[in-house]
Amino acid sequence: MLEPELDGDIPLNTTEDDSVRRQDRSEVTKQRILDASERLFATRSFASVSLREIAKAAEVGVATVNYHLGSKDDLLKAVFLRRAIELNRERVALLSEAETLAEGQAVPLRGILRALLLPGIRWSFDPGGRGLFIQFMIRCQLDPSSPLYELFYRDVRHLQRFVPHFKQTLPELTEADIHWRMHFTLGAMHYTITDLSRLDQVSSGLCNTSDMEETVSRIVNFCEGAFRFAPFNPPLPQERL
Amino acid sequence: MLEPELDGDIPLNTTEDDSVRRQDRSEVTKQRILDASERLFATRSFASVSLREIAKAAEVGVATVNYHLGSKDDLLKAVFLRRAIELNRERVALLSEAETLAEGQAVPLRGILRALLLPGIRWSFDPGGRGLFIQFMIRCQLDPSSPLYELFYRDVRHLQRFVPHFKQTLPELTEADIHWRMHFTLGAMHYTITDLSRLDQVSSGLCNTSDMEETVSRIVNFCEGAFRFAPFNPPLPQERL
DNA sequence: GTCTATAATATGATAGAC
DNA sequence: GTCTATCATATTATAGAC
Repeated sequence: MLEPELDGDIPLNTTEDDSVRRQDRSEVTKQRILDASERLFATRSFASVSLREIAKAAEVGVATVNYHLGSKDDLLKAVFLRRAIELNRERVALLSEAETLAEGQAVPLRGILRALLLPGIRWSFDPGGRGLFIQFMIRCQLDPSSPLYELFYRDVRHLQRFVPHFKQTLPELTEADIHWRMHFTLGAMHYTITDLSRLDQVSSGLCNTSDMEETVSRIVNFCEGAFRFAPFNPPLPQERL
Repeated sequence: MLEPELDGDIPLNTTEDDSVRRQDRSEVTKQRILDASERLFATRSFASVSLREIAKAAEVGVATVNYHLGSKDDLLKAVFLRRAIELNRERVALLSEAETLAEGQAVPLRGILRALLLPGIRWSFDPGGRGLFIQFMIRCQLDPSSPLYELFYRDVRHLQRFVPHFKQTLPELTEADIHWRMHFTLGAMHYTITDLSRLDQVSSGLCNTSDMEETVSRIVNFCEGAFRFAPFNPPLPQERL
């Protein structure tokens, strides 16, 4: 994906050297600012969150934010880059795992779908930073006024890794069929991540939206049915129902 | 839905009375401001669009915006209310039409899905105001910093009208099943409206995303397959693929 | 009704003390 | 490294001329 050097976690040094301890404290402050930003950007648009709010939430002065992260745009990019790679890595790792399990055979449809859908849904249930991040990420993806918008448009390659697997398992589908169905699948996922509470309301609490495993299996089931059994295009000409 | 008095079109008076003509001109200015706002809010977040930009785009002074629409929040609500009811009315009208055609029998699944999905998709293909509006609407729905956010959460009743029809056509589904599947269906629709150009990019132009009829039949097919043939929950315990 | 001018406030960014 | 104070700018909203 982008900037793969942002790969691991924060290097927390444990030696007794004073300057290093100061570095640690500095790093901790920086992470606290990133945490606060992530929290605020998770539920509000980029432009509507001010640096002053972020500073207040992180319990630092405004200048400290600029000191560690530079401009507001740079701050947003830092929030993004801190976790961005991990998600796609999870997807691809799940896909590879399913490949291995298939032992040369075609990967079962549910395995492909799970690799595509599980990481995002799982993250969205994380009460910590990953849950905030995934919301933040989807929000940015839909907000062209965020400085990240163009970055997302370059992040398509890892999705293309899924296409041959769908093709192998469902050889009767054209590549266009697969892309359309993947598109709708991702839509269902995004909506689930950002608007699951809406389902609570519409269904008057009938749906158990607090259970991650059920949510995943619901969406995988839905998309499995669609991928496997959707009628083909074109349907009756001049459709009228 | 909300504020059903905002139902019809602009009353364009045609008498020769001077004061009325002035009213017309005033109304035209107001609509031009609303058009410009709609255009800007369609692609950018609420907070990131300034009144000055709107005034410039509408070719009026800043004060004129305030004169006609009041505060920025009120302006946004006006943009919303100008077209909000129409969409749900279209959905419900399509559903009623399908009911009539069914002559007392259960409405065919495709008819229900089309009523749910067609209006939004059709609007999104409208090069005029409706196309901008539907993008604006979905953007607001995902942006809790917009003053409209809470309004959307009250707009659930018209969706509930669809539930009994699904139940009648697919009696083996529980109500929870139906709500989950409707949720994923709406997600696919939202994503299609806001991010169809992404599909272009991911598929390297393989999918014909410029054809409205094909798009509708693609999504209806997808959701028909899902509604009709999705495996039931719960699946294998401790699913492992 | 529409403009220009301006008030009141908020913002991103930085300078300088410690 | 972190703070307070401040700069330059942009914003919403309004007052007042025409």
